[in-house]
Amino acid sequence: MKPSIPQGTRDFSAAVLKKRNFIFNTIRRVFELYGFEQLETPAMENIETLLGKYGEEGDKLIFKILNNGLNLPEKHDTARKDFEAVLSGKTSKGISERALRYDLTIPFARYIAMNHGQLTFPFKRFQMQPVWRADRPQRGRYREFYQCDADIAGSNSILHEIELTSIYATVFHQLRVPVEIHINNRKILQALAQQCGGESNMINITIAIDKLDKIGLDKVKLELKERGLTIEQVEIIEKYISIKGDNQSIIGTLKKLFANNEIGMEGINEMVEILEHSKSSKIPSTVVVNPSLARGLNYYTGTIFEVKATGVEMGSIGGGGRYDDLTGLFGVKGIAGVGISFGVDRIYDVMEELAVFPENIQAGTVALFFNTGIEKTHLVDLATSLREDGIACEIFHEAVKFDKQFKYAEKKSIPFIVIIGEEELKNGTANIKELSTGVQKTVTIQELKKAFTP
RNA sequence: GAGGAUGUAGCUCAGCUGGUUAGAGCGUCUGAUUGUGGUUCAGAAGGUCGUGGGUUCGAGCCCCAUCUUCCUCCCCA
Repeated sequence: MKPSIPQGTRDFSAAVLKKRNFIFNTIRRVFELYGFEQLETPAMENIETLLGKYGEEGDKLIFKILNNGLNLPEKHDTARKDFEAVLSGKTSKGISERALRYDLTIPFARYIAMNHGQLTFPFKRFQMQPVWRADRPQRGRYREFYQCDADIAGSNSILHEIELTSIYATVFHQLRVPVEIHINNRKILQALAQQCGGESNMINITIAIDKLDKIGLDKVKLELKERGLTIEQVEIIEKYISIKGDNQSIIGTLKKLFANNEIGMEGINEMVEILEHSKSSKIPSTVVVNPSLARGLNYYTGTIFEVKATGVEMGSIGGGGRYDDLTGLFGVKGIAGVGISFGVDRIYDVMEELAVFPENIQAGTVALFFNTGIEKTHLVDLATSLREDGIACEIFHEAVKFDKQFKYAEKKSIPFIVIIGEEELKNGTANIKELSTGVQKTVTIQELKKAFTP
Protein backbone atom coordinates (compact mmCIF):
# COMPACT_ATOMS: atom_id res chain seq x y z
CA MET A 1 0.00 0.00 0.00
CA LYS A 2 1.21 3.44 -0.88
CA PRO A 3 0.88 5.85 2.06
CA SER A 4 -1.19 8.94 1.38
CA ILE A 5 -3.36 11.47 3.17
CA PRO A 6 -6.98 12.42 2.37
CA GLN A 7 -7.63 15.01 -0.29
CA GLY A 8 -7.38 18.57 0.96
CA THR A 9 -5.42 17.73 4.12
CA ARG A 10 -1.74 18.39 4.80
CA ASP A 11 1.20 17.39 6.97
CA PHE A 12 3.07 20.32 8.45
CA SER A 13 6.87 20.19 8.65
CA ALA A 14 8.92 21.93 11.32
CA ALA A 15 9.74 24.87 9.06
CA VAL A 16 6.07 25.40 8.24
CA LEU A 17 4.96 24.97 11.85
CA LYS A 18 7.36 27.63 13.07
CA LYS A 19 5.68 30.09 10.76
CA ARG A 20 2.18 28.87 11.55
CA ASN A 21 2.86 29.13 15.25
CA PHE A 22 4.07 32.66 14.76
CA ILE A 23 0.61 33.48 13.38
CA PHE A 24 -1.19 31.55 16.11
CA ASN A 25 0.88 33.16 18.85
CA THR A 26 0.32 36.64 17.48
CA ILE A 27 -3.43 36.14 17.35
CA ARG A 28 -3.56 34.48 20.77
CA ARG A 29 -1.59 37.27 22.42
CA VAL A 30 -3.90 39.93 20.99
CA PHE A 31 -7.05 38.00 21.95
CA GLU A 32 -5.77 37.72 25.50
CA LEU A 33 -4.93 41.41 25.65
CA TYR A 34 -8.60 42.11 25.04
CA GLY A 35 -9.77 39.77 27.78
CA PHE A 36 -10.77 36.73 25.75
CA GLU A 37 -10.37 33.30 27.33
CA GLN A 38 -9.68 30.11 25.45
CA LEU A 39 -12.26 27.42 24.80
CA GLU A 40 -11.87 24.08 23.05
CA THR A 41 -14.77 21.97 21.83
CA PRO A 42 -14.79 18.44 20.38
CA ALA A 43 -13.82 17.82 16.76
CA MET A 44 -17.21 16.14 16.32
CA GLU A 45 -20.65 17.38 17.24
CA ASN A 46 -24.01 15.69 17.25
CA ILE A 47 -25.17 16.02 13.69
CA GLU A 48 -28.37 17.93 14.52
CA THR A 49 -26.25 20.61 16.20
CA LEU A 50 -24.76 21.42 12.81
CA LEU A 51 -27.49 20.68 10.27
CA GLY A 52 -29.50 23.60 8.98
CA LYS A 53 -27.16 26.23 10.37
CA TYR A 54 -25.15 27.09 7.29
CA GLY A 55 -27.68 27.79 4.58
CA GLU A 56 -28.93 25.66 1.73
CA GLU A 57 -25.50 24.52 0.53
CA GLY A 58 -23.95 24.23 3.97
CA ASP A 59 -25.40 20.86 4.93
CA LYS A 60 -23.80 19.24 1.88
CA LEU A 61 -20.37 20.44 2.96
CA ILE A 62 -20.54 18.96 6.45
CA PHE A 63 -18.38 15.86 6.92
CA LYS A 64 -20.62 13.17 8.37
CA ILE A 65 -19.30 10.33 10.47
CA LEU A 66 -20.66 6.88 9.79
CA ASN A 67 -22.21 5.20 12.82
CA ASN A 68 -20.50 2.16 14.27
CA GLY A 69 -22.20 -1.18 14.52
CA LEU A 70 -24.32 -0.93 11.38
CA ASN A 71 -23.27 -4.48 10.56
CA LEU A 72 -24.90 -5.95 13.67
CA PRO A 73 -27.51 -8.45 12.44
CA GLU A 74 -30.30 -7.06 14.64
CA LYS A 75 -29.77 -3.61 13.07
CA HIS A 76 -29.84 -4.71 9.44
CA ASP A 77 -33.48 -3.88 8.81
CA THR A 78 -33.43 -0.39 10.26
CA ALA A 79 -30.02 0.27 8.71
CA ARG A 80 -31.41 -0.59 5.27
CA LYS A 81 -34.39 1.66 5.75
CA ASP A 82 -32.19 4.51 7.00
CA PHE A 83 -29.85 4.08 4.08
CA GLU A 84 -32.76 4.39 1.67
CA ALA A 85 -33.42 7.79 3.22
CA VAL A 86 -29.77 8.76 2.64
CA LEU A 87 -30.00 7.68 -1.00
CA SER A 88 -32.94 10.03 -1.50
CA GLY A 89 -30.81 12.91 -0.26
CA LYS A 90 -31.94 13.06 3.37
CA THR A 91 -29.77 12.69 6.42
CA SER A 92 -30.50 9.89 8.78
CA LYS A 93 -29.43 9.53 12.38
CA GLY A 94 -29.60 5.81 11.92
CA ILE A 95 -26.63 6.05 9.54
CA SER A 96 -24.84 9.05 10.96
CA GLU A 97 -25.44 10.78 14.26
CA ARG A 98 -22.15 12.70 14.48
CA ALA A 99 -20.32 15.09 12.18
CA LEU A 100 -17.06 17.03 12.14
CA ARG A 101 -17.37 20.66 13.10
CA TYR A 102 -17.82 23.03 10.18
CA ASP A 103 -16.90 26.24 11.96
CA LEU A 104 -16.29 27.43 15.52
CA THR A 105 -19.30 29.71 15.91
CA ILE A 106 -22.02 27.08 16.10
CA PRO A 107 -20.14 24.94 18.63
CA PHE A 108 -19.66 28.15 20.64
CA ALA A 109 -23.39 28.85 20.50
CA ARG A 110 -24.08 25.28 21.57
CA TYR A 111 -21.66 25.70 24.46
CA ILE A 112 -23.35 28.93 25.59
CA ALA A 113 -26.78 27.34 25.34
CA MET A 114 -25.60 24.44 27.51
CA ASN A 115 -23.77 26.51 30.09
CA HIS A 116 -25.42 29.93 30.20
CA GLY A 117 -26.36 29.41 33.86
CA GLN A 118 -22.72 29.18 34.94
CA LEU A 119 -21.13 31.80 32.71
CA THR A 120 -20.37 35.41 33.50
CA PHE A 121 -21.72 37.73 30.81
CA PRO A 122 -20.59 39.29 28.65
CA PHE A 123 -18.71 36.06 27.96
CA LYS A 124 -15.61 36.55 25.85
CA ARG A 125 -14.04 33.43 24.42
CA PHE A 126 -11.48 32.68 21.78
CA GLN A 127 -11.00 29.36 20.07
CA MET A 128 -8.25 28.13 17.74
CA GLN A 129 -9.01 24.73 16.29
CA PRO A 130 -9.32 22.96 12.97
CA VAL A 131 -12.62 22.79 11.11
CA TRP A 132 -13.59 20.50 8.22
CA ARG A 133 -15.50 21.10 5.03
CA ALA A 134 -16.26 18.63 2.24
CA ASP A 135 -15.48 21.31 -0.33
CA ARG A 136 -13.44 20.70 -3.46
CA PRO A 137 -9.87 21.72 -2.59
CA GLN A 138 -8.12 24.53 -4.46
CA ARG A 139 -5.40 27.02 -3.73
CA GLY A 140 -6.26 28.64 -0.40
CA ARG A 141 -9.06 26.17 0.12
CA TYR A 142 -8.60 23.06 2.20
CA ARG A 143 -10.80 20.34 3.63
CA GLU A 144 -9.14 20.67 7.00
CA PHE A 145 -8.11 24.13 8.09
CA TYR A 146 -7.78 26.20 11.22
CA GLN A 147 -9.93 29.04 12.35
CA CYS A 148 -9.16 31.45 15.17
CA ASP A 149 -12.35 32.96 16.51
CA ALA A 150 -13.05 35.58 19.13
CA ASP A 151 -16.68 36.08 20.14
CA ILE A 152 -18.58 37.98 22.81
CA ALA A 153 -21.88 36.57 23.97
CA GLY A 154 -24.50 38.31 26.06
CA SER A 155 -24.04 41.94 25.13
CA ASN A 156 -25.51 44.33 22.60
CA SER A 157 -22.89 46.98 23.11
CA ILE A 158 -21.30 48.42 19.98
CA LEU A 159 -18.13 48.61 22.06
CA HIS A 160 -17.47 45.03 21.02
CA GLU A 161 -17.59 45.82 17.31
CA ILE A 162 -15.18 48.64 17.97
CA GLU A 163 -12.79 46.37 19.85
CA LEU A 164 -13.06 43.56 17.33
CA THR A 165 -12.18 45.98 14.55
CA SER A 166 -9.22 47.01 16.59
CA ILE A 167 -8.20 43.36 17.09
CA TYR A 168 -8.21 42.84 13.33
CA ALA A 169 -6.15 45.97 12.84
CA THR A 170 -3.66 45.02 15.57
CA VAL A 171 -3.12 41.44 14.44
CA PHE A 172 -2.61 42.25 10.77
CA HIS A 173 -0.41 45.19 11.67
CA GLN A 174 1.76 42.90 13.78
CA LEU A 175 1.85 40.28 11.04
CA ARG A 176 2.79 42.99 8.55
CA VAL A 177 -0.04 42.01 6.21
CA PRO A 178 -1.71 45.00 4.56
CA VAL A 179 -5.47 44.54 4.67
CA GLU A 180 -8.78 46.21 4.10
CA ILE A 181 -11.38 45.58 6.78
CA HIS A 182 -14.70 45.67 4.97
CA ILE A 183 -17.77 46.40 7.06
CA ASN A 184 -21.46 46.55 6.42
CA ASN A 185 -24.60 46.07 8.47
CA ARG A 186 -27.34 43.54 8.00
CA LYS A 187 -29.86 46.08 9.26
CA ILE A 188 -29.21 48.12 6.14
CA LEU A 189 -29.73 45.03 4.02
CA GLN A 190 -32.91 44.34 5.96
CA ALA A 191 -34.11 47.85 5.16
CA LEU A 192 -33.23 47.25 1.53
CA ALA A 193 -35.27 44.05 1.55
CA GLN A 194 -38.19 45.91 3.09
CA GLN A 195 -38.12 48.23 0.08
CA CYS A 196 -37.93 45.26 -2.30
CA GLY A 197 -40.94 43.18 -1.57
CA GLY A 198 -40.40 42.47 2.09
CA GLU A 199 -37.93 40.69 4.33
CA SER A 200 -38.76 37.32 2.86
CA ASN A 201 -36.52 38.40 -0.02
CA MET A 202 -33.60 39.09 2.33
CA ILE A 203 -31.75 35.83 1.71
CA ASN A 204 -32.20 36.05 -2.05
CA ILE A 205 -30.86 39.58 -2.05
CA THR A 206 -27.88 38.93 0.22
CA ILE A 207 -26.75 35.86 -1.69
CA ALA A 208 -26.87 37.72 -5.00
CA ILE A 209 -25.25 41.03 -4.04
CA ASP A 210 -22.48 39.34 -2.09
CA LYS A 211 -21.13 38.20 -5.46
CA LEU A 212 -20.87 41.70 -6.91
CA ASP A 213 -17.07 41.88 -6.67
CA LYS A 214 -16.73 38.56 -8.38
CA ILE A 215 -19.33 38.40 -11.14
CA GLY A 216 -20.17 42.05 -11.77
CA LEU A 217 -23.32 44.12 -11.77
CA ASP A 218 -25.02 42.56 -14.79
CA LYS A 219 -24.81 39.02 -13.51
CA VAL A 220 -25.99 40.07 -10.06
CA LYS A 221 -29.05 41.68 -11.66
CA LEU A 222 -29.65 38.52 -13.66
CA GLU A 223 -29.42 36.37 -10.56
CA LEU A 224 -31.84 38.64 -8.71
CA LYS A 225 -34.34 38.26 -11.51
CA GLU A 226 -33.86 34.52 -11.48
CA ARG A 227 -34.51 34.56 -7.76
CA GLY A 228 -37.89 36.09 -8.44
CA LEU A 229 -37.43 39.80 -7.91
CA THR A 230 -39.38 42.27 -10.08
CA ILE A 231 -37.69 44.75 -12.38
CA GLU A 232 -38.58 47.63 -10.05
CA GLN A 233 -37.05 45.77 -7.11
CA VAL A 234 -33.88 45.00 -9.04
CA GLU A 235 -33.60 48.67 -9.93
CA ILE A 236 -33.70 49.66 -6.27
CA ILE A 237 -30.96 47.14 -5.51
CA GLU A 238 -28.89 48.30 -8.46
CA LYS A 239 -29.05 51.85 -7.13
CA TYR A 240 -27.96 50.54 -3.74
CA ILE A 241 -24.98 48.42 -4.80
CA SER A 242 -23.79 51.04 -7.26
CA ILE A 243 -23.00 53.43 -4.42
CA LYS A 244 -19.34 54.39 -4.78
CA GLY A 245 -16.90 56.75 -3.19
CA ASP A 246 -15.04 57.15 0.06
CA ASN A 247 -16.56 56.01 3.34
CA GLN A 248 -18.02 59.41 4.13
CA SER A 249 -19.80 59.84 0.83
CA ILE A 250 -21.12 56.28 0.92
CA ILE A 251 -22.54 56.90 4.38
CA GLY A 252 -24.07 60.13 3.10
CA THR A 253 -25.78 58.36 0.21
CA LEU A 254 -27.01 55.55 2.45
CA LYS A 255 -28.52 58.08 4.84
CA LYS A 256 -30.46 59.62 1.97
CA LEU A 257 -31.64 56.23 0.69
CA PHE A 258 -32.89 55.04 4.06
CA ALA A 259 -33.86 58.36 5.64
CA ASN A 260 -37.37 57.11 6.39
CA ASN A 261 -36.40 53.63 7.47
CA GLU A 262 -35.79 53.19 11.18
CA ILE A 263 -33.93 49.89 11.02
CA GLY A 264 -31.79 51.08 8.12
CA MET A 265 -30.77 54.23 9.96
CA GLU A 266 -29.91 52.16 13.00
CA GLY A 267 -27.50 50.10 10.92
CA ILE A 268 -25.96 53.17 9.36
CA ASN A 269 -25.41 54.81 12.74
CA GLU A 270 -23.71 51.69 14.05
CA MET A 271 -21.31 51.74 11.12
CA VAL A 272 -20.58 55.41 11.65
CA GLU A 273 -19.62 54.73 15.23
CA ILE A 274 -17.22 51.94 14.28
CA LEU A 275 -15.67 54.14 11.61
CA GLU A 276 -15.15 57.06 13.95
CA HIS A 277 -13.33 54.94 16.49
CA SER A 278 -11.12 53.28 13.97
CA LYS A 279 -10.20 56.69 12.59
CA SER A 280 -9.20 58.03 16.00
CA SER A 281 -7.40 54.82 16.97
CA LYS A 282 -3.63 54.73 17.29
CA ILE A 283 -3.54 51.43 15.44
CA PRO A 284 -3.28 52.03 11.70
CA SER A 285 -6.06 50.36 9.73
CA THR A 286 -8.07 50.64 6.56
CA VAL A 287 -11.76 50.20 7.25
CA VAL A 288 -13.90 50.21 4.12
CA VAL A 289 -17.66 50.63 4.04
CA ASN A 290 -18.86 48.07 1.53
CA PRO A 291 -22.63 48.11 0.86
CA SER A 292 -22.49 44.92 -1.20
CA LEU A 293 -20.85 42.92 1.57
CA ALA A 294 -23.52 40.49 2.74
CA ARG A 295 -21.89 37.19 3.85
CA GLY A 296 -23.57 33.93 3.12
CA LEU A 297 -24.19 32.80 6.68
CA ASN A 298 -27.71 33.85 7.47
CA TYR A 299 -27.48 34.10 11.24
CA TYR A 300 -25.92 37.56 11.11
CA THR A 301 -28.23 40.41 12.10
CA GLY A 302 -26.06 43.51 12.57
CA THR A 303 -22.50 44.49 11.76
CA ILE A 304 -20.67 42.19 9.36
CA PHE A 305 -16.93 42.06 8.76
CA GLU A 306 -14.73 40.67 6.06
CA VAL A 307 -10.96 41.08 5.78
CA LYS A 308 -9.10 41.06 2.49
CA ALA A 309 -5.37 41.20 1.96
CA THR A 310 -4.42 43.99 -0.43
CA GLY A 311 -2.11 43.14 -3.31
CA VAL A 312 -2.67 39.37 -3.18
CA GLU A 313 -5.16 37.23 -5.06
CA MET A 314 -6.84 35.39 -2.23
CA GLY A 315 -10.35 35.08 -0.87
CA SER A 316 -11.20 36.62 2.46
CA ILE A 317 -8.72 35.91 5.26
CA GLY A 318 -11.13 36.79 8.03
CA GLY A 319 -14.78 37.42 8.62
CA GLY A 320 -17.46 37.79 11.23
CA GLY A 321 -20.39 39.73 12.48
CA ARG A 322 -23.16 40.24 14.98
CA TYR A 323 -25.94 37.77 15.56
CA ASP A 324 -28.75 38.79 17.88
CA ASP A 325 -30.13 35.38 18.59
CA LEU A 326 -27.62 32.65 17.92
CA THR A 327 -28.43 30.48 20.91
CA GLY A 328 -32.10 30.73 20.03
CA LEU A 329 -31.42 27.87 17.65
CA PHE A 330 -30.64 25.80 20.74
CA GLY A 331 -33.65 26.93 22.75
CA VAL A 332 -32.02 29.70 24.77
CA LYS A 333 -33.46 33.07 23.85
CA GLY A 334 -32.11 36.53 24.32
CA ILE A 335 -28.36 36.01 24.15
CA ALA A 336 -26.80 38.27 21.56
CA GLY A 337 -23.32 37.77 20.21
CA VAL A 338 -20.70 39.22 17.96
CA GLY A 339 -17.46 37.74 16.76
CA ILE A 340 -14.68 37.52 14.23
CA SER A 341 -12.63 34.78 12.70
CA PHE A 342 -9.08 34.54 11.32
CA GLY A 343 -8.29 32.07 8.53
CA VAL A 344 -4.80 30.99 9.49
CA ASP A 345 -4.13 28.84 6.43
CA ARG A 346 -4.91 31.66 4.05
CA ILE A 347 -3.04 34.19 6.15
CA TYR A 348 -0.06 31.85 5.92
CA ASP A 349 -0.31 31.67 2.13
CA VAL A 350 -0.60 35.45 1.91
CA MET A 351 2.39 36.02 4.20
CA GLU A 352 4.43 33.52 2.22
CA GLU A 353 3.58 35.33 -1.00
CA LEU A 354 4.39 38.73 0.47
CA ALA A 355 7.51 37.31 2.18
CA VAL A 356 6.74 39.05 5.46
CA PHE A 357 7.64 36.29 7.90
CA PRO A 358 10.37 37.54 10.25
CA GLU A 359 13.77 35.89 9.79
CA ASN A 360 14.31 34.99 13.41
CA ILE A 361 11.21 32.80 13.81
CA GLN A 362 13.10 30.07 12.00
CA ALA A 363 15.41 29.81 15.02
CA GLY A 364 15.78 26.36 16.49
CA THR A 365 19.00 24.91 17.86
CA VAL A 366 21.52 27.63 18.71
CA ALA A 367 24.66 25.54 19.17
CA LEU A 368 25.91 22.18 17.98
CA PHE A 369 28.64 20.39 19.93
CA PHE A 370 30.92 18.57 17.55
CA ASN A 371 31.62 15.01 18.43
CA THR A 372 35.40 14.72 18.56
CA GLY A 373 35.42 11.38 20.25
CA ILE A 374 36.08 12.68 23.77
CA GLU A 375 34.24 11.13 26.71
CA LYS A 376 30.52 11.84 26.20
CA THR A 377 29.93 12.91 29.79
CA HIS A 378 31.77 16.20 29.26
CA LEU A 379 29.52 17.20 26.38
CA VAL A 380 26.32 15.95 27.99
CA ASP A 381 27.04 17.94 31.16
CA LEU A 382 27.92 21.05 29.20
CA ALA A 383 24.81 20.79 27.06
CA THR A 384 22.62 20.30 30.12
CA SER A 385 24.07 23.38 31.70
CA LEU A 386 23.40 25.46 28.58
CA ARG A 387 19.85 24.14 28.39
CA GLU A 388 19.26 25.18 32.00
CA ASP A 389 19.86 28.70 30.78
CA GLY A 390 17.41 28.26 27.95
CA ILE A 391 19.97 27.81 25.19
CA ALA A 392 18.86 25.17 22.69
CA CYS A 393 21.80 22.92 21.82
CA GLU A 394 22.59 19.51 20.42
CA ILE A 395 25.48 17.08 20.53
CA PHE A 396 26.37 15.41 17.24
CA HIS A 397 25.54 11.75 17.56
CA GLU A 398 28.77 10.18 16.34
CA ALA A 399 32.44 10.99 16.00
CA VAL A 400 32.71 11.29 12.24
CA LYS A 401 34.72 13.68 10.17
CA PHE A 402 33.98 17.36 10.62
CA ASP A 403 32.75 17.72 7.09
CA LYS A 404 29.61 15.78 8.01
CA GLN A 405 29.06 17.58 11.25
CA PHE A 406 29.39 20.96 9.56
CA LYS A 407 26.87 19.96 6.94
CA TYR A 408 24.39 18.83 9.58
CA ALA A 409 24.68 22.21 11.29
CA GLU A 410 24.19 23.99 7.99
CA LYS A 411 21.14 21.98 7.03
CA LYS A 412 19.47 22.75 10.33
CA SER A 413 20.54 26.41 10.20
CA ILE A 414 22.36 26.09 13.50
CA PRO A 415 24.30 29.36 13.90
CA PHE A 416 27.14 28.19 16.19
CA ILE A 417 29.26 25.07 16.48
CA VAL A 418 31.41 24.20 19.48
CA ILE A 419 34.55 22.09 19.20
CA ILE A 420 36.05 20.52 22.28
CA GLY A 421 38.72 17.91 21.69
CA GLU A 422 41.34 16.30 23.91
CA GLU A 423 43.53 19.39 23.73
CA GLU A 424 40.73 21.81 24.71
CA LEU A 425 39.57 19.48 27.45
CA LYS A 426 43.03 19.62 28.98
CA ASN A 427 43.11 23.43 28.83
CA GLY A 428 39.49 23.92 29.90
CA THR A 429 38.64 25.79 26.72
CA ALA A 430 36.20 25.51 23.83
CA ASN A 431 36.34 26.68 20.22
CA ILE A 432 33.23 28.47 19.06
CA LYS A 433 32.69 29.07 15.39
CA GLU A 434 29.91 31.19 13.91
CA LEU A 435 28.98 29.52 10.67
CA SER A 436 27.61 32.57 8.86
CA THR A 437 30.84 34.56 9.25
CA GLY A 438 33.35 31.76 9.64
CA VAL A 439 34.81 33.57 12.65
CA GLN A 440 36.20 31.25 15.30
CA LYS A 441 37.26 32.10 18.82
CA THR A 442 38.55 30.22 21.83
CA VAL A 443 36.91 30.78 25.21
CA THR A 444 37.11 29.10 28.60
CA ILE A 445 34.41 26.56 29.41
CA GLN A 446 33.05 28.98 32.04
CA GLU A 447 32.59 31.69 29.44
CA LEU A 448 30.84 29.42 26.96
CA LYS A 449 27.32 30.47 27.92
CA LYS A 450 28.03 34.14 27.39
CA ALA A 451 28.81 33.53 23.75
CA PHE A 452 25.18 32.61 23.13
CA THR A 453 23.48 35.19 25.34
CA PRO A 454 23.94 38.54 23.66
C1' G B 1 -21.87 18.54 -6.71
C1' A B 2 -20.66 20.21 -12.54
C1' G B 3 -16.68 21.21 -16.10
C1' G B 4 -11.28 21.51 -17.46
C1' A B 5 -5.85 20.62 -16.83
C1' U B 6 -1.96 17.76 -14.42
C1' G B 7 1.21 13.49 -12.56
C1' U B 8 8.39 10.86 -15.37
C1' A B 9 14.72 10.05 -9.89
C1' G B 10 14.43 13.12 -3.11
C1' C B 11 13.32 18.30 -5.88
C1' U B 12 12.59 21.14 -10.73
C1' C B 13 11.74 19.42 -15.38
C1' A B 14 13.26 17.08 -20.76
C1' G B 15 11.54 12.74 -23.41
C1' C B 16 10.16 13.47 -31.44
C1' U B 17 4.09 10.70 -35.56
C1' G B 18 4.06 4.75 -30.47
C1' G B 19 10.15 1.81 -31.80
C1' U B 20 16.30 -1.00 -28.72
C1' U B 21 18.89 -0.36 -22.35
C1' A B 22 13.98 6.49 -19.94
C1' G B 23 17.62 11.64 -19.64
C1' A B 24 19.49 16.61 -17.51
C1' G B 25 20.25 20.12 -13.56
C1' C B 26 20.03 20.46 -8.37
C1' G B 27 20.28 17.38 -4.12
C1' U B 28 22.24 12.56 -1.85
C1' C B 29 26.40 9.18 -1.09
C1' U B 30 31.88 8.00 -1.79
C1' G B 31 36.77 9.84 -2.63
C1' A B 32 40.58 13.91 -3.40
C1' U B 33 40.36 16.05 2.40
C1' U B 34 40.89 10.78 9.51
C1' G B 35 40.25 18.27 13.73
C1' U B 36 37.53 23.00 10.28
C1' G B 37 31.85 23.43 6.22
C1' G B 38 30.18 26.68 2.00
C1' U B 39 34.20 26.37 -3.71
C1' U B 40 36.28 22.86 -7.13
C1' C B 41 37.28 18.02 -9.29
C1' A B 42 36.44 12.55 -9.98
C1' G B 43 33.04 8.67 -9.35
C1' A B 44 28.49 6.12 -7.64
C1' A B 45 23.61 5.18 -6.12
C1' G B 46 18.71 6.45 -7.19
C1' G B 47 12.67 5.27 -11.71
C1' U B 48 6.80 -0.88 -10.88
C1' C B 49 7.03 6.66 -15.90
C1' G B 50 0.47 8.21 -9.96
C1' U B 51 -2.50 3.40 -9.76
C1' G B 52 -5.47 -0.46 -12.32
C1' G B 53 -7.21 -2.24 -16.84
C1' G B 54 -7.23 -2.07 -22.37
C1' U B 55 -5.43 -1.34 -27.74
C1' U B 56 -0.75 -2.89 -30.25
C1' C B 57 4.38 -7.17 -32.68
C1' G B 58 5.80 -3.06 -29.35
C1' A B 59 3.02 2.08 -24.65
C1' G B 60 6.27 7.21 -20.62
C1' C B 61 3.42 8.59 -25.30
C1' C B 62 -3.06 6.14 -27.60
C1' C B 63 -8.09 4.55 -25.00
C1' C B 64 -11.04 3.66 -20.30
C1' A B 65 -11.43 3.81 -15.04
C1' U B 66 -9.47 5.63 -10.49
C1' C B 67 -6.53 8.74 -7.16
C1' U B 68 -3.53 13.37 -6.37
C1' U B 69 -2.57 18.41 -7.22
C1' C B 70 -4.13 22.81 -9.74
C1' C B 71 -8.00 25.91 -12.36
C1' U B 72 -13.39 27.54 -13.35
C1' C B 73 -18.46 27.35 -11.37
C1' C B 74 -20.86 26.95 -6.48
C1' C B 75 -19.58 28.43 -1.72
C1' C B 76 -16.30 30.16 1.66
C1' A B 77 -11.52 30.99 5.67
